[in-house]
Amino acid sequence: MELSMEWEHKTLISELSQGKELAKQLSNHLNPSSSLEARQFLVDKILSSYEKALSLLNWGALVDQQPKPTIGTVEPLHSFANSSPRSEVSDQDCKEECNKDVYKKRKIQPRWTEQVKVCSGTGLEGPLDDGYSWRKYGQKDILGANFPRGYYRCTHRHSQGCLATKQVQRSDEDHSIFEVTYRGRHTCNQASPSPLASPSPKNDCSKQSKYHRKQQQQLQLLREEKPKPTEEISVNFGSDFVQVKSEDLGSKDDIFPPFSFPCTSLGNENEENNIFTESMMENSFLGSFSPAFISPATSESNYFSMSPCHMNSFGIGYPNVQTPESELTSEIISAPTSVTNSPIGDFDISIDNVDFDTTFPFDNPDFFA
DNA sequence: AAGATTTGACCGCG
DNA sequence: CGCGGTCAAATCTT
Repeated sequence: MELSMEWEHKTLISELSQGKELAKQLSNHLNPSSSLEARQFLVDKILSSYEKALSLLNWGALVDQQPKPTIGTVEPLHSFANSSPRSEVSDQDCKEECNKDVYKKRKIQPRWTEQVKVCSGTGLEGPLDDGYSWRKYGQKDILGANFPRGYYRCTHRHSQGCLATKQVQRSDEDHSIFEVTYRGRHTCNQASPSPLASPSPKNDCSKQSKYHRKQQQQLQLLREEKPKPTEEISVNFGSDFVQVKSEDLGSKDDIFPPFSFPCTSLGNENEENNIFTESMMENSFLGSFSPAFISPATSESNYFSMSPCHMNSFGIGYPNVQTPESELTSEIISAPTSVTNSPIGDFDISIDNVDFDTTFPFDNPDFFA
């Protein structure tokens, strides 16, 4: 708790300092020769920093408030002091109080589900990588479900107070579908280097064998536990694309619009290369980015088709806000497998939620491809 | 040794 | 009281 406060304080200072620094940079870009892109980027970064700082300051007070229903605003959803129902608290009274807060908070935290369908020719399927590093903290058999549900929280929960969690459960109906429920948004700065800076996505896709092994193990667990389905899950579609069915648990207006990414790197490399790669989207950039794709126009069933290489990031996205009490309307979003749907158009909408590095390679063709 | 996962136990909500 | 969510000790992995 004290550590959390300390971290909060440091983060606050860091964000404010960053804002100041960025403002300086922006002033240097006020000359006509500077690109609009660069200026816009700096503005967004500054806004992001200040919003983050403000949210830190408001954290405690805002626990009972509804999330703000706008894209691109930082939601003050978490309180470090209450990061866990039971741990990190020694005093019993405080324990109980904190527990209540936790549940309150749990209610107001944004929550959204994605149904991730993995159709891999390799037999390796899984929605387990979305670009953030998760740490499993539990697994539970769910009543009526054939497969256990895995509980994950952000690896940086303790180090950075990031309270994002997710639940992963294999669908009963279609075993190739994983329902991933995200809760809370990432407030952490992912420590790992941004893959976006990498010159070639191929590298990103191919250097993840270790990671994939790990993921495979996790999948194995989710898939094996309840042996009821004797049918093998290996839905082998012989293709490398992945469909993502997205479900927004909250506002019906906030549906992921169709979009797709190309994957230029998968090819027929060995099977370990054929599932999600962390590196592609490791940075929180695209993670927070995906909500930007939200299109109010999309209300019917849709499918995302995206390459395994890119789809990791998909889940991290932060769907515009939703009230916790709102009904879940499962809406499936679809998109043709075309690679022409560039997200760039919506880019600026959510950028202020993003923690990407100022060195983000805007000129990297791989990113906007 | 540090970090991640597993898994039985615990707890609050409905 | 059952269920879902979380904790935390034990265990495994790197």
